[in-house]
Amino acid sequence: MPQKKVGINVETIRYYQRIGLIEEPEKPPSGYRLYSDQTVLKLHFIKQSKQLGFSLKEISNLLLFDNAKCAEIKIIVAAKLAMVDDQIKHLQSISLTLKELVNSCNDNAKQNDCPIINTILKK
Amino acid sequence: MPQKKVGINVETIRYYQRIGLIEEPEKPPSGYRLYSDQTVLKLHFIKQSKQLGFSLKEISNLLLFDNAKCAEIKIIVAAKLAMVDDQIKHLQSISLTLKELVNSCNDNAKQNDCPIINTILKK
DNA sequence: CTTGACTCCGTATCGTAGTACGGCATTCAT
DNA sequence: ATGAATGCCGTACTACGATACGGAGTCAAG
Repeated sequence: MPQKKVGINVETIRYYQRIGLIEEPEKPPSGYRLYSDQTVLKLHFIKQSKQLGFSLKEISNLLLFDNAKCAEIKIIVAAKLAMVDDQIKHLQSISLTLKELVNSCNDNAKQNDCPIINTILKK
Repeated sequence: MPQKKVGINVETIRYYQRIGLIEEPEKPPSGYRLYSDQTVLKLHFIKQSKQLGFSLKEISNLLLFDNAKCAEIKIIVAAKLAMVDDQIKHLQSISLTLKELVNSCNDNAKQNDCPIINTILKK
C-alpha cells in the first residue's frame, strides 16, 4: 500500500476512476491498485488544480491537452482567471452591502424593528 | 394567477414549501395557491438574501428571528460578512497564481512543454 | 365553448464532488 | 502467525438548490 502519498482519499481516487478522470491502474493478482508514477503525477496535478478552483470537468480538459498544446491550456487558464476575477468583484459588492447592513444595525441600539430585515425588504 | 411578481419560478416556490422555508399558502376550492402579502414579502426577502450570498438554511434562520431579535440577526450577518471576506482573500490568491501561470505561458513562444502544466506539477 | 397557457400534485432526476456501507480479501506490524 | 488496518467491489446515499415529468384541473381570451 504505498499510495495515498498524494493525500487523496482512496474512495475519492476510486471516484475519479469511475468518472474517467484517471484510468484504472494495473491490478496485479492481488487486486490491489498499483499506481504508476504517471498516475501519481496526475493525481498530484488534480489536487493542485482543484486548489486553484478548477472543477473536475475543467481539470479533465486540462489533462486531455496534457503536455501538448500550450495554447489551448492557456485559453482554459485565462478563462478561469476571468471567472475568478468576476467572482471577486461580485463578492466585494456583497461584502460592501453586508457591511452597510451591520452598520445600520449598530446604529440601532434599541432592539425593536431590526433595520437589517427592513433594509433587505426595501431593496 | 396573480403571482410570480417576485420573479421566482413556481416550482422553486413549491420547493421552498417542501423544505419548510415558507409555509403552504391558503388554497381555496380551486386548489390554486393564493399568496398572502406576508408570503410575497418573504419571497422577496429570500430572493434578496440569496443575492447576498446566503444559503437557504441561513435564510431560514434569518426568517426565524423575523423582526424580533436584532442582535441575533446582526450576528448572522456579521458572520456571513466574515465568510465572504475570507472567500475574497482566497480567490485573490488564486487569481494571482493564475495570472502568473498565464504569464509564464506568454513567455513560452515555442509550443512544446507547456509551462503551466509543469508549474502546477512542481507545486 | 374551446383553446392555450398556466397550475396542481407526487415523485424522479440533475449536477457536483464526493462519502458510506457491507462483506470479503489482503497486507502490515507485532 | 495472528489480528488490526486497509483495500477491493458494487451500490446507495449525502448535500444543495433546484428542475423535469406526466396526467389532471383551472383560468382567461377569443
